Amino acid sequence: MKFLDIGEVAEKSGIKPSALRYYEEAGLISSVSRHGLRRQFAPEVLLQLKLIAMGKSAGFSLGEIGGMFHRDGMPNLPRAVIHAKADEIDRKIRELVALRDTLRHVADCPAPSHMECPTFRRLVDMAGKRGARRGKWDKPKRAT
Amino acid sequence: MKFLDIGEVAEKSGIKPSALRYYEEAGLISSVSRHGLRRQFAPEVLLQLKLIAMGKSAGFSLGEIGGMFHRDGMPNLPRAVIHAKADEIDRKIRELVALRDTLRHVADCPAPSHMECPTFRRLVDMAGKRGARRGKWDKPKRAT
DNA sequence: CTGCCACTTCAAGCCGACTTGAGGTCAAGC
DNA sequence: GCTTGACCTCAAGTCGGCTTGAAGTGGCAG
Repeated sequence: MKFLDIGEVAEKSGIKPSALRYYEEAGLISSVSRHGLRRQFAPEVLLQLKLIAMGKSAGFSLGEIGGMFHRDGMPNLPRAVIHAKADEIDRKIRELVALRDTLRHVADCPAPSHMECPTFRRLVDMAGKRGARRGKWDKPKRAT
Repeated sequence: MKFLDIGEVAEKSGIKPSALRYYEEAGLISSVSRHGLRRQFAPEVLLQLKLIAMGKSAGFSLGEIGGMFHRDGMPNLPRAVIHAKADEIDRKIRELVALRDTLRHVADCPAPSHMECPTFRRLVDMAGKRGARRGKWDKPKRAT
């Protein structure tokens, strides 16, 4: 079986060796063995690193990402917890959509004061529903 | 006109006064005047803070957020730049969707090794198109 | 006029996420 | 068998994003 040296992983993933060691120490990834001193990584680690990059870009901390995908790449967490994470991401998606639409709106709407523009306010309000912890606002849809 | 004390802004926004001062220093918000020493904020600042919170949650740095919404809450940037930001957010949304679907998949798919599951790999690949800033990793050197 | 107390500034401290540097190891090529 | 160089460890440094603490200010109630 062909394993990867940390340098190869770095090259293929775009993540520096120092960061990879840091991730390993943090329990996000793990090397499968050693060749002398050198860590050997299974090729799957590249997939895990992509997942980690996605989580980071989404604004999750390494701790949170570690909570989603355990060191072997897969969550051994209860399904309910995973679904809760997925729901959290759904909320972020809604925020991002609102943010994107807000940006596009202000780029195109020539109103002097956007703060008074109802379209603008509605956009900003969109993501606010349930944005705080434990919202009391009843959201009729929790589909998917 | 009714202005807000920093304490009121903190209470209504859920952001600590120290952070609000920090944001002001960073040019993300601005107080409209002083009452004695005390900063007075226009109520609009609450909307701006929501925007800032959205950006933060989306994984943008304060600097990037400042680049989207200038200190008066509105971008004075060229439309093209704003649209570029919106496109960047679109990319993040796609990543988040893939991440969410991946999580939901691994929560429900009882396969022993997800790394071999084609559904899983496809999901992970979805967002991967040009995810990193400096993408040196998409050189097809040698497969595994 | 006197306190009170929420505010102020400024400097230092803290945490997360790495990076950097010094000094050490070891397998492979000459 | 010696050199090379990619790896190793561990400690310290850096940067962003705040928080904390000390020392000061000033509007307002009593």
